Amino acid sequence: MNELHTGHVVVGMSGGVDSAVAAYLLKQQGRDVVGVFMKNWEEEDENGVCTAASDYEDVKSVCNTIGMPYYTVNFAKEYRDRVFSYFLSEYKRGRTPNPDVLCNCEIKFRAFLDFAVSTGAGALATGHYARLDKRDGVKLIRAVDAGKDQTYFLAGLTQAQLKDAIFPIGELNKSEVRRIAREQGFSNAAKKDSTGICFIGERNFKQFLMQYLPAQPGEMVDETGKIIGRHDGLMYYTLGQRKGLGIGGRSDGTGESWFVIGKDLKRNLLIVQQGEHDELFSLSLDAERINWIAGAPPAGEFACTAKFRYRQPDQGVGVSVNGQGIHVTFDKPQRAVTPGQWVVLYDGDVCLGGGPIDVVASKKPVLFLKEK
RNA sequence: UGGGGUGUAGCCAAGCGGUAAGGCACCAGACUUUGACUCUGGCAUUCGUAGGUUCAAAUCCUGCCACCCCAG
Repeated sequence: MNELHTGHVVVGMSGGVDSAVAAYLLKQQGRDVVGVFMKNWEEEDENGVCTAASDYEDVKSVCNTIGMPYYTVNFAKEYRDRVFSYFLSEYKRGRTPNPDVLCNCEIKFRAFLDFAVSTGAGALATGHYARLDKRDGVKLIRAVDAGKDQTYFLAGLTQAQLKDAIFPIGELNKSEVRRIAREQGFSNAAKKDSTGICFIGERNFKQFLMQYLPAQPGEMVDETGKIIGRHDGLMYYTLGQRKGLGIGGRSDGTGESWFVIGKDLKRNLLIVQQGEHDELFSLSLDAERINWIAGAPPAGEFACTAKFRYRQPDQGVGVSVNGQGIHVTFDKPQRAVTPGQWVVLYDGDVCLGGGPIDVVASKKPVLFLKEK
């Protein structure tokens, strides 16, 4: 136990209940807490609303209730340069990135952490649902509230980034967090949980992407190559997607829904299939760059569990390490494992780390597909 | 312009005298700090059209229109 108790604790406050209660709990422990609100996105949403203003009002209100100082910082440039540019470049490659994982690596636990350190802070706290075990190095542990666990989003962090991090609500259930917020009379006690891309918020995703990535319409074909319809641009769709294809009521069909099963970037084809079949499922994946939270993989080859997307139940897998990357074989075929999304590994409740998925081996490959 | 067939919501499609199934798509909501998936709800006072028969028709009859097929 060597947690710093010197200096103040900077608490990243979003305006939501989680970070509010996190700050409150630290204050109760006698820590010298300072609330800092980050504004990292300057644009209004499609309705002309900028939620950052009202979020900051909640931060002010809560900090006043707790009796702690608060400030605001702006990392919009860093966010654009380090997260959003990557986000767009991934979509251009036909992949489906997870900006929030990167946001934690580059913004919250880099730009923001650097800022906190520069103020003389001894620790950085956030309202993440996750736990840390600092007895021997730092281990990232799942939250007590399994339904809210956010270790998936933190899997890209390193020992250095986690060393002075504090996640005060990792031991609590969401309902307890809400109860504390109500008891303390926080203005945001009943505020709806935020969703959508962190700092950007809920959007009509296709419209949002269209602002940055020009439409390149093409044909939609089925797994045999038969033309089914038109698509608006490959980057607007992701594997396993059903909504937005607009395919309905073919006399030669089965009556089932249609799903995206692949993208042919060379020929600008979106490959779709009626019903969910082997083409949509995969048996293994390769990820070229894995962050091991411990600093190194536990072994060259091992069995563990994994998630291929947030809020997916853990899946049994076998992992073999290849240099910086891994090859992961699935105990059971997995639906719509998607390049660009993160594979995150767990040993029980310990998050081992993860990285973006690069190659997926389909249970039944589409023969004419040319991915690059 | 001889014969046959079909016209039900954006699409596919039940119903064949008793007062419009279902599916796909779409929309909304729920879920959700990525994108998806999923779940729930909504979605034809009206059945190509104009008349007729009947207590009652999308269902029977007639005219017209449209499309399809065969024969020319």
